[in-house]
Amino acid sequence: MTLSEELSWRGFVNQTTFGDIKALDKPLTFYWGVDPSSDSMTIGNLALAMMVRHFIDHGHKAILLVGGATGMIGDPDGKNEERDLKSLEEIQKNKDGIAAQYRRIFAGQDFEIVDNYDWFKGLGYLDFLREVGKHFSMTQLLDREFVQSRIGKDGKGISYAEFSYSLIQGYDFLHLFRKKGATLQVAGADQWGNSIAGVELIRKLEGKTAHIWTGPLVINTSTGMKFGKTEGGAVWIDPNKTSVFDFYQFWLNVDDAGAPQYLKFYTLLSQEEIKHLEQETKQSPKNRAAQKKLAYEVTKIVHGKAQADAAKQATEQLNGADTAINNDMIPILSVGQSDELNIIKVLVDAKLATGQSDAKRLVSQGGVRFKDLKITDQFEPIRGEGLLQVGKRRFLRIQRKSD
RNA sequence: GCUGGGAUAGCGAAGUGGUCAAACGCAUCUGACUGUAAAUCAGACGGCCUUGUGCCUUCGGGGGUUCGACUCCCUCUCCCAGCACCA
Repeated sequence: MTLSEELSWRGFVNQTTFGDIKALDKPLTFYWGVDPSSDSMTIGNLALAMMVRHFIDHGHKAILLVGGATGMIGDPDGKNEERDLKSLEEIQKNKDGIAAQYRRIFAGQDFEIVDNYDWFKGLGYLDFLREVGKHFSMTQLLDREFVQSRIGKDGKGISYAEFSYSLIQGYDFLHLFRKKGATLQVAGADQWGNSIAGVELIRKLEGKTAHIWTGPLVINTSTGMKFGKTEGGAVWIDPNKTSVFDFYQFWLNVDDAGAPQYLKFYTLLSQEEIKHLEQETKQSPKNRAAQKKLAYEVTKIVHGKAQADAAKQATEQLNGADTAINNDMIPILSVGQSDELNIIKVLVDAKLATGQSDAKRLVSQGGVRFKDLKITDQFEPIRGEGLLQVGKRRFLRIQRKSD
């Protein structure tokens, strides 16, 4: 199957400068970047990463960019107000985090990591204005949709720095075109405007045609909202921000309607396999075949097979009312043999509640269970060991030390 | 720089001297129903405890008036609009 066919059936086609997407079927050099606004990608970035994987698998040369320079400014697109600048230390930490995740997700594949700070740090302001700024029309820059929404009566304002963001990104493309022969930028749907700036620069300065390929914004099909938001905020790739178990659970809980599409985006399963899972889910939805496969596959890609197996096992054991979980997917609280525990304190310490008020609220609303028994009295001490459950899917194992 | 408008909980948005921890909507959490789904319904949603017509901290920052301020006055910061400046 060619790349254009692969991207088509998986639904990765959004907007592109290619007249005919078959142009993708002969290998070229492309780049994709993640903004270091955090030290981890979210599953929003992951969808694009999976798209990039298909490019690499079909023989395209990948340049993966960490936006050290762009991160210093902050992408204003899609934001409704000016953002605080990040410290250099924070950007460095974020860059390191993103680069590490590139290496993990694309392990075994051929790619090169670059940082746009490397070519911006030596570039003077005047040089930049002369070489890049001169080629941008103020009218066009002002006409951009997000600029219009930020200025004017109901806008929250925009600084010159953020306003200029797309010039920086545009220059990235020019630079990578010149130095690395990149003729294609792959990006998320929201990056079209920023990306096109690069295409124009290349046309004006080099007289060459470069291209853009944007992937779709993944939405939750049942709510129409951006996909990947959950109780704790975003779903992160970093297991310290979203535990492997929570990550697995997130996928396990996606809605039926969206599951087939998520399989196409987030796994490397074949068209036949996905079609089969879709059928199975339609026939007996309660088996959640698509969700189970999805959860396992995505967890495997992001966290490795061992972790995926462990998350799957823990989930099965929980479901079978077997509290003797024998892996470390569920956090453990180890206490003395005869300690009497205060449930409120346990919930707060284990971060299962945001504070004491929240913990008490959970108990009074019947959201806390110990060994399958609802805890109704916040003062009742906890004795013995077993599984503590908060809400539907948050758990803590309480164990006694044998002293 | 001048004139006018604005800043309220995660977001949006009421409130214009006391009944305000602050309406309402969204988001979120819990429960019920289910299939660990969706939809629906119910409750919660600043913090703390001795759970009470309880205490503490909040309505951009600081100060003041008042028995009492989210509400009035002064001042600072930031945003928006128009004007001026750049021309």
